[in-house]
Amino acid sequence: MDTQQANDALERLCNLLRMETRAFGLQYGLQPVQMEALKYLTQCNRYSDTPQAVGEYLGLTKGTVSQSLKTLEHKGFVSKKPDSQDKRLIHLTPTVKGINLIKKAVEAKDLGPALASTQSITADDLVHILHLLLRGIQHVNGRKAFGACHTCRFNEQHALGSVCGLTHEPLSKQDIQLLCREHQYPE
Amino acid sequence: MDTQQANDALERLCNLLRMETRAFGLQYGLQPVQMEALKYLTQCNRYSDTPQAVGEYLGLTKGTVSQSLKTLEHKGFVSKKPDSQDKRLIHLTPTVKGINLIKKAVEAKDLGPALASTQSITADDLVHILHLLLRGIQHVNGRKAFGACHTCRFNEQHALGSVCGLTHEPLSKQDIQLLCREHQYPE
DNA sequence: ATAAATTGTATCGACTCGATACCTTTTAAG
DNA sequence: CTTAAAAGGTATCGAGTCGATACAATTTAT
Repeated sequence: MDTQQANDALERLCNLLRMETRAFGLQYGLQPVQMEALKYLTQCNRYSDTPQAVGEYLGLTKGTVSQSLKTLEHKGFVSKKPDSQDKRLIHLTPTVKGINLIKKAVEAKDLGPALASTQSITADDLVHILHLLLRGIQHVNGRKAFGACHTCRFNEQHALGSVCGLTHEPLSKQDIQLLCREHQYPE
Repeated sequence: MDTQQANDALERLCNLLRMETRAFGLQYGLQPVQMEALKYLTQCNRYSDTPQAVGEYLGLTKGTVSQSLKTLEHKGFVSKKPDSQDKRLIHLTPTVKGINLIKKAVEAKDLGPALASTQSITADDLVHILHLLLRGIQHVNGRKAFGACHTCRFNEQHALGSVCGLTHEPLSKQDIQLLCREHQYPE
């Protein structure tokens, strides 16, 4: 079947994106992994901004991630704050410097021009198909989805707004757009 | 616009694929880069099986690639052969062991199950869209396309079969399915 | 109250990667 | 035809990644 062609194209796409990420990060002395960790930290919610969660997101062990985070902190892209309840936890917050860097990176990698030159395919089409594929792959390989709360089966719609069914905490409109390590799609 | 959502989804997809590649390669003591280089060598044509071409494909310098190829050779996945005309060139050929490994890897990463669970999208749809996107990206960032000869503007259809307009050599039916470092899409 | 699990860090060894230098061979220039 | 420049490969160095292991601190389960 043609699933192999699809896989080949996807791999090539990944190689190209990784080249761009590497080239961009090199200008600021950051490795691809560090760029990806920083990007994640700008997108995740308050339950998912720990070293452990970063490791799960990137598929790396906590020990490995710990080092990359140390250099990210040392270079001033991320700051660490201990959790008020659980003294084992460390919350990672991108600094202004870190947020600006990711903004630049996102602009530099904008797919707009590439999509414009294809004409027949819109960004919405692509997003729809990629999300389907993403969900399919995660369903098959059993890894955590890291989706946003508004697509999570634990997200409950109450009169006053959204509430997380796991923590029973209210979620703001911004919250439900963020990635969560406990995310699960509905059945 | 939603091009950013598309980019995010694509990045997540890349992270997941890289995790799988890493986990698979780990079983055989191979790094992700080595897996990718070996995969490429099973797909490229006789003009594109050199260390330099591997470097261009993966976006790495020749010095970097040289080391990865050395370990691939040392572990028996690749064999080196000097070129008969140009004494500077080295041709890289995957061994039987190497070919079998890539076969296993391709089977392990088959998108079939993931696509089956999505229902509404077929492999053909996906291939079509990914190829459009691939071409768009390569057009924008100016990197080499590494497409197959049958989509190349240098490929000429003669009475007896295909001929490469650059080398003026005849190309078999197998040849025109392989990736070439000189590939260029038609205007 | 004690054991087990969880979170994060530190260290070690193998490997990646860019940069630089170097060698050989081919090609271009004169 | 000679010489300079360009191209392909390799070797080496330093910074960084990554898995594995060990360890400390805290939380949870028993």
